[in-house]
Amino acid sequence: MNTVMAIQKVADEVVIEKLMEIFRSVGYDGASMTELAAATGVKKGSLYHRYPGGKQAMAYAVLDHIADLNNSAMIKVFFSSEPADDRLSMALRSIYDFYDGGKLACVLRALSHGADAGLFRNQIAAIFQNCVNGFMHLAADFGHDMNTSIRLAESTMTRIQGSLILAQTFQKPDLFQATLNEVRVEFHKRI
Amino acid sequence: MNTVMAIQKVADEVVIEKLMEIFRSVGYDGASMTELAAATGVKKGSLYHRYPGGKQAMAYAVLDHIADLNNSAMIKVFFSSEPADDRLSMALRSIYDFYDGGKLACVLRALSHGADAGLFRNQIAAIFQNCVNGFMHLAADFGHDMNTSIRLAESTMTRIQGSLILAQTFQKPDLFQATLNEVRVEFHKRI
DNA sequence: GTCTATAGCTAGATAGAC
DNA sequence: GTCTATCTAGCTATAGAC
Repeated sequence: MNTVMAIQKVADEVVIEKLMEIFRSVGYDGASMTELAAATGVKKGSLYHRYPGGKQAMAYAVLDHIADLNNSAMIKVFFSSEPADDRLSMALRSIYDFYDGGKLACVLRALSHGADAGLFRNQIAAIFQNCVNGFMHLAADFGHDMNTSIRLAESTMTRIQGSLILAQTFQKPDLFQATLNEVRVEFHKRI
Repeated sequence: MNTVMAIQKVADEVVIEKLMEIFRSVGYDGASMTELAAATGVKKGSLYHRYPGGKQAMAYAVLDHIADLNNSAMIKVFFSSEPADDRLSMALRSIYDFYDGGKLACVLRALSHGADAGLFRNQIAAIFQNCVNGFMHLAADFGHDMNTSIRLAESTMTRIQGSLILAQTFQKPDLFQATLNEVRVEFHKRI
């Protein structure tokens, strides 16, 4: 081909990150194409070229991106040969960082409300499930029995999500950090 | 006065309940005036007569309504002379009912996202704080020391909110019920 | 692949008759 | 206090030049 394509000015990954940022802070319905275009630095028309499915496709892409990030993190928790305690620390650390210490809302939660929320539920559930599975295996590595591991994993996800809500409504990120510490303690409790 | 006012066709309380229902299921930005009018059975023009402040005013009214409900429930937890254990059961029971056993999302959470979310944060925080205070006093009545009571109260709210999220994304209301049970156990743990 | 311009529609909100 | 009719602004999405 000797056709010269116009250069992509903003990398796909950068666009995704910006889209995620907006969806996270104002939700799906709250995010307008105008705002998304402004935030990404990509004009509306170009955004539609990248995501022919429009806003929905952008949300899907963001969720795919998060699923990838999540998988990478979870693979470390699963298959690393490091001690279970170190892997727990890594997992909690990456969660801590992902939410900027409790200052950021959860994109998954932001996308789980709204008129078209049903469209994203399966993707969101899959990511949550992936996390639950990771924590479950980790709990087993800590020596907990299966039922305890399941309950502990679900409880961990429950507390993370819940504490993010409280941390943001009270504007006290500490509540998030405190919850992560409590989770840590729970894992170490003897059976 | 001999002026005859036109009759109010739908009671204010009924309207509030319907508004709450819509905000809860689709969020603030996701709720259109057309939808709100249809759900309440009150035409747009009439809705604006009742709430001159428009959609924002409706959200405020819903939050005020919830604050009232919450206060009534909390007063029972505070000032009733019944045993602490019975009051805990009452509190958990009313929470269970309010969320229809985990099948309903939390309106407060639904209103805490979106472009104008900041407008509602103080009202939402006040309601959450009211709950935390109630559970804190209750924990004290259970014999827990102050620090434990605070942590337990915050942890309770954290778990309730978090488990609602998981219950809805996984469409497993049981997770909510299970969490309420766990909370109950925590309160009974000896110091 | 970039962009501008605009179509087509629905949003929230208002005016005014009854 | 009810309603219908309507306004304007903003929305998502598209068309087509470069």
